[in-house]
Amino acid sequence: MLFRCIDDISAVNVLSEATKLDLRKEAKRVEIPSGTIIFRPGDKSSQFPLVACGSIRVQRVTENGREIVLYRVSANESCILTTASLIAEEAYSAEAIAETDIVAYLLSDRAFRVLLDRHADFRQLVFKSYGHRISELMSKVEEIVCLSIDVRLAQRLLELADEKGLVQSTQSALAADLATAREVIGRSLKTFSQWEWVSLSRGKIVIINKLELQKHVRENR
Amino acid sequence: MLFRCIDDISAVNVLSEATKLDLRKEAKRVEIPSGTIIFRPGDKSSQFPLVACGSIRVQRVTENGREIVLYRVSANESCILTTASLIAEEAYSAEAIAETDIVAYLLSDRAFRVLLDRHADFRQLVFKSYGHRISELMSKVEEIVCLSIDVRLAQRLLELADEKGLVQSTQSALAADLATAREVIGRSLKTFSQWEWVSLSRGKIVIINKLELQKHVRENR
DNA sequence: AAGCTCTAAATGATAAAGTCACAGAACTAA
DNA sequence: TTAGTTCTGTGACTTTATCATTTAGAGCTT
Repeated sequence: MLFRCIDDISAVNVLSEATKLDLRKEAKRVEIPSGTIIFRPGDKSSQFPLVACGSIRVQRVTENGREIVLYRVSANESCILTTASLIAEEAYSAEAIAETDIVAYLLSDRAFRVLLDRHADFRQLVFKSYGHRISELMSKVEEIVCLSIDVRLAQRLLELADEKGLVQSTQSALAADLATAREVIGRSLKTFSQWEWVSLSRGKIVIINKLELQKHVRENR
Repeated sequence: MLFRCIDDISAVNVLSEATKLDLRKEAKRVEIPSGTIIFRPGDKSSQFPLVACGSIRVQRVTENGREIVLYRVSANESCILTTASLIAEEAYSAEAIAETDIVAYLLSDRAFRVLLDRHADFRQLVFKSYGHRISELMSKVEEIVCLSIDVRLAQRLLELADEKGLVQSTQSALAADLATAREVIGRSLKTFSQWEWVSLSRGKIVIINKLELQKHVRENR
């Protein structure tokens, strides 16, 4: 997929012609290289982003330097925090980093408001995005509180693995994802590797017994 | 404050005359007694509530019966989850309980959509409410992960106390608030009471050294 | 007032998770 | 090759969470 036009975003494609017309006129296509810091705590938003492809990580960094991933913005999604900031005219309280190369479409503050005023289907899109995020955050709270880390880790590994079972991630990154400490992830991975569910090396984990991992998640959720 | 009219909600009072006119026409005043279950997981929303006074607790109950308070809807606020459900037409994943007697104004599904379509200031109100909730949920995640329970407990006690330092709450309720176990709260309260920061009895806690509690929060946040 | 019932609170024993400090291993670039 | 950086491993210890029971308080009944 090349994403030459905003219509290539499937969430946009289903909108009415009138909305698409305005979007095409107003949205600016941008490419953001992996690793770019998109916003920092305290920044004020002035653009509304709609992601065509790639993934943006939104996280909080605590005073003692610990990172906690709050959510990710992927293809077809808009960044709720930016939106919230745009509308409520408040500053961000989190930071966003491009996890992969990104193709996104930006609307200016003004254009965003105009579209919101004019098109019910566009409003619906934005509201849905909000609702989705809220229920995601609520699930996050519940998972942190209720599930043991080994179950959450197994879950996350299964999500991240490609067809061959390869997970390209460091233990620190997994720890930030699951809002825990690196050492905890390290120890949990060690027991998984002792049970021969995974094999470990620097910067990657390979799942060698997917079935057992899945079973572990099922039985302890 | 008697709340005879929707204009008595200060968040509504600042809206334009045109918006208020529609609100007055469409909104239905309801009184909900304390303890009422307003919605359960799986319910579908069909009304948009705006709270004039009182407090609604929105929580998740896990399979093993543990309660986790996600947020509260108080005076001047609308319930984001209801809104999300209304717009995205998804079912609730949490439950809501009236913590006090409530006066609220309800808009039907249809009226809510009409107001959203017609009035930019009403949209702004709803969006702001969303943004507020999201940043609250993000803070919740951060607090659960980063702060020790004694600091979080001290914080919460200070929030709940009346002028005389009285906190009317059970240990279980505090535990649900802080997303932890009742025993943990009990033990933490016990050390507070040994340090003579609080005095304990069934169903209530009295703060007897507010300054030290505040200091504890400040120094360990 | 004594007995009963319900819910709240206390507590001891363990297990799980998080913190701290440091060491070694694997990549990277000069 | 070497120096610097990032990632990983681990031991010792503290804090939280869980489980099983017990104790205490408050309201009701007779």
